[in-house]
Amino acid sequence: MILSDAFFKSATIPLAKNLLGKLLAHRSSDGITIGRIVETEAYLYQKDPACHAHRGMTKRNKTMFGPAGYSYVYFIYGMYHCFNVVSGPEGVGEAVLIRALEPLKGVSLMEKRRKTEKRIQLCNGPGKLMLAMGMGIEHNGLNLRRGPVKILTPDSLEKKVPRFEIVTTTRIGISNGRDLPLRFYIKDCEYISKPSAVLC
DNA sequence: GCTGGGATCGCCT
DNA sequence: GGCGATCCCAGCG
Repeated sequence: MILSDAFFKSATIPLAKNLLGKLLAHRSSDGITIGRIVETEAYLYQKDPACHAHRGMTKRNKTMFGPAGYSYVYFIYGMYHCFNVVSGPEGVGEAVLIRALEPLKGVSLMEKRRKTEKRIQLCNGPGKLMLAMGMGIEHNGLNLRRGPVKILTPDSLEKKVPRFEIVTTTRIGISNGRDLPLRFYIKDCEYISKPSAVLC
């Protein structure tokens, strides 16, 4: 059900892979929405110029330097938010960006929030999933074991959890660090944001 | 104090 | 495939 402290304390790259297949759940006043995590990216402290924490702690990125298992949400391009799971030891700024979800529960609420009924397009991008889940900057710095935003094991919803293979590629939408193999997604999953990227 | 750019998206051609 | 929307922050002066 709820993931252990140790799960979040693993190194960032294994955590990015282990988050695939897990559930992201949000309980809001409008209702509960849950999606399966199908695409992630790792952002590392060292040798990763694309990481927000690369140049040290600032007001914006300070939750990245907190303990693992908390959320790091930031505002981007003047209109969207992105959701990360803080990883690594306290004092080290690393995180896993959640890039896409497969909608599982509260789909009609997601459709209402996204103003579309195309299921594949509800959560297939970091900005889209924030809108569909009804999350924003107010969900920065939350403990993901306690809610209202939680990460759960898939057996919370399904008895039979499908096995899957993981595909590794370069990350989307960055210039510095573009060649690093730090994006991971579930093979053959139709809910990922973009299939194209350099396979690794 | 200003300025440039950004882990995006949807609509346009 | 290209572009505009739209705003916070980091970096520089």
